[in-house]
Amino acid sequence: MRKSMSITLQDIAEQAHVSVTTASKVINDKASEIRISPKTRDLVLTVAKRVGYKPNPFAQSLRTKKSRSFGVVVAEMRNPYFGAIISGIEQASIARGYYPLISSLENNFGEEKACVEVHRANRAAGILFAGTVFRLEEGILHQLAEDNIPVVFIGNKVEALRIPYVDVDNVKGAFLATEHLIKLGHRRIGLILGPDEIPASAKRWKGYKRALEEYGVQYDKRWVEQETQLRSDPGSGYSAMMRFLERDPPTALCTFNDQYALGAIRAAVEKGLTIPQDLAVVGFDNIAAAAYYSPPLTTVEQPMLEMGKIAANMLIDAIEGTLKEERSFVILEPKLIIRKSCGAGP
Amino acid sequence: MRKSMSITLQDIAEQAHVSVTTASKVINDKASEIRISPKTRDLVLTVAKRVGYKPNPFAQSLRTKKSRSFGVVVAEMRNPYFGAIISGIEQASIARGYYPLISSLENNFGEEKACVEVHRANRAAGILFAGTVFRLEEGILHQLAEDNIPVVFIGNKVEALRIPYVDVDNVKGAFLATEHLIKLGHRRIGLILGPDEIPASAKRWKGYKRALEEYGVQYDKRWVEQETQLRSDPGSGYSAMMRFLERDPPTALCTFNDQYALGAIRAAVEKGLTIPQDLAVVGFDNIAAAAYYSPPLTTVEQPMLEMGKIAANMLIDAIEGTLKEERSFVILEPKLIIRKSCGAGP
DNA sequence: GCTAAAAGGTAAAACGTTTAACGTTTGAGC
DNA sequence: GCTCAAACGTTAAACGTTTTACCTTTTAGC
Repeated sequence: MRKSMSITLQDIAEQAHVSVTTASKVINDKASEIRISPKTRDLVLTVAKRVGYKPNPFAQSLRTKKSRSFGVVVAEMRNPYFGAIISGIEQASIARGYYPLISSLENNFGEEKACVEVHRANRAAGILFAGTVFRLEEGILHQLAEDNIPVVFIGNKVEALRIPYVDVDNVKGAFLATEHLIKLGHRRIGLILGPDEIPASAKRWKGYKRALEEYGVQYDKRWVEQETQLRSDPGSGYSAMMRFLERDPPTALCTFNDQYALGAIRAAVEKGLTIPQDLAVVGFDNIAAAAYYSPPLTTVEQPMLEMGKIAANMLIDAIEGTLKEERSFVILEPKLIIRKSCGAGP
Repeated sequence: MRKSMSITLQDIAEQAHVSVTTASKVINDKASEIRISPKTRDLVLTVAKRVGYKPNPFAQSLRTKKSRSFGVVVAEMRNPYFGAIISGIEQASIARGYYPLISSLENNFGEEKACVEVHRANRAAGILFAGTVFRLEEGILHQLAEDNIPVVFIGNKVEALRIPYVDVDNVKGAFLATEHLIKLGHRRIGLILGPDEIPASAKRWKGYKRALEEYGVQYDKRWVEQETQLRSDPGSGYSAMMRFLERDPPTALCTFNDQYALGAIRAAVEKGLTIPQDLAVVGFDNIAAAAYYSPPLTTVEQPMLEMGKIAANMLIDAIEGTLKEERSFVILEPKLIIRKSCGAGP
């Protein structure tokens, strides 16, 4: 008597009085060259349903040498930005019968290699990187390419190699934020950037400068503060803002993300400033909490869930060998969400 | 010529001039009944290292009928509370050679069944539930028990069944928060609870009542607001607080979690109240952002990373059949973190 | 020197699939 | 009535491990 053992093709075959091969063919519905009569087909399917057959993924993967899992390497799980992205990845991949193995660096950048090792040991069919920093670019990525393991980046295009990515238009996002502040009359607009290692920093800077230029506002490096720490929490925004406050503070501020904005606001309030009267603030990302900050945060929305879904679909396409070059580089539109923190919102 | 195919025991065996069996034995280091000479042992290990052997987990699982992955079902990925827990789970399980398959309900409670189905199809060796709600308790959990798939709960003990769990002491946490507010002189202390389906709600309520009683403060049901929506975002705190404000608002407030607190603070500020002068607020969880709220949030800390690690270790022990009854029910200590939002902090 | 057991190792089967190669039956064409 | 395909299936091997059962060579005991 089989006790809580799983049902196999063998069981189906016996009960339907056909061979295991036939059962396999029916289950996999090789519609192309099938050569199975409708009668046996139905029979097998009925039996399969009745006994609740679930293919054994280990046997499948062993035999076909194809894995249905892929790795996801993310910078920091606690960050709602990555949470939303992972959520998108998960939804899209489950829908296609894949499952993501998620590993987080927790900001120990440099651990990428170890993470990738784990994924490789688990026979991940591909790897998705979100918010990671590739100092070791050559090494790891090259090796993956060589071994035919596709890679997709989220929010972090690697310029050197032609690796598929999905990102938001960072230049435009920063442009929108800056433009908005300029239109509200600000001329002394601060910019708090993330560390250099994050490619988005340079792009946001570019968008900021472009807006100033377009509206004839003088660019001045002293209005730009950059965080050097890689971790992306409110503390970064806080300390950067403090540096501004010790000098000659701006009247408006673009921050690298909503968490930075929270920290920056905190610093400003501590020094007796009022938001938005003394300092208008714009964030980036539009995480769920942003609408409830005091005051509610004006911010540039990134479609994080969407990015996760697109990236997962791209990676799976790549794994299955159907990813087309022209669909490999996706840039999504950011959107300015106006709330009270800039002085203009409802 | 093998092109980017993985190294197998066969390869090692050939190069070391031993049989596959021997290679396998050495690699798995069956120290007990091994019967392999140190010489061959070293030889095999050397070869294995040289060729970079990585066992094929599919073959291993197929043969041993043991899976090294387990499912994690979480209520909401975007929530930093769950993010931290997942992070803990991941660290602990990677360390023990297991990998978690994470799936999120995104607050579609009732989807538990579908999630569990996916995990079962992937042959998860166990399942970890965090923040999920078991209306369907009987069905799913029973089935899992029957099929010998261990389950562990995080932050959500199911009273009916003796299922291992790890949780923070919710009664004590709420007690600490309430006590703190009482000691600061408050008598009209509001309580915003999560929905009934979340067991923590009832426990926090109990701790709140216990503190009032102990300090001789009259308990009054009108100071208790409960959210009915399951999603746990700032909006819940916001609307609950609004209901207080339309009546006769309390002078102090205990909230269900830090996100609720953010929403509640927003609502109060919108109505012209100042925190903490007009309303002292205490949160729960101590997520990273809480220290940067305006004002910084006094809150009850939960050791989320720790909870994730402990739960993962418990589940893995259960999978391996070594989980002892006396280590199956873990309650961790909460800790009051005093900041400015209650009027007492630094 | 003989036997028994220990030591060191191997062959082969099994796990549940997929797939290449091969049978058998049926029916059509003439 | 024969031949040839097509139609419908099947057999058996393979994927990379682990494990059971077995085999050979030492070594120990006397």
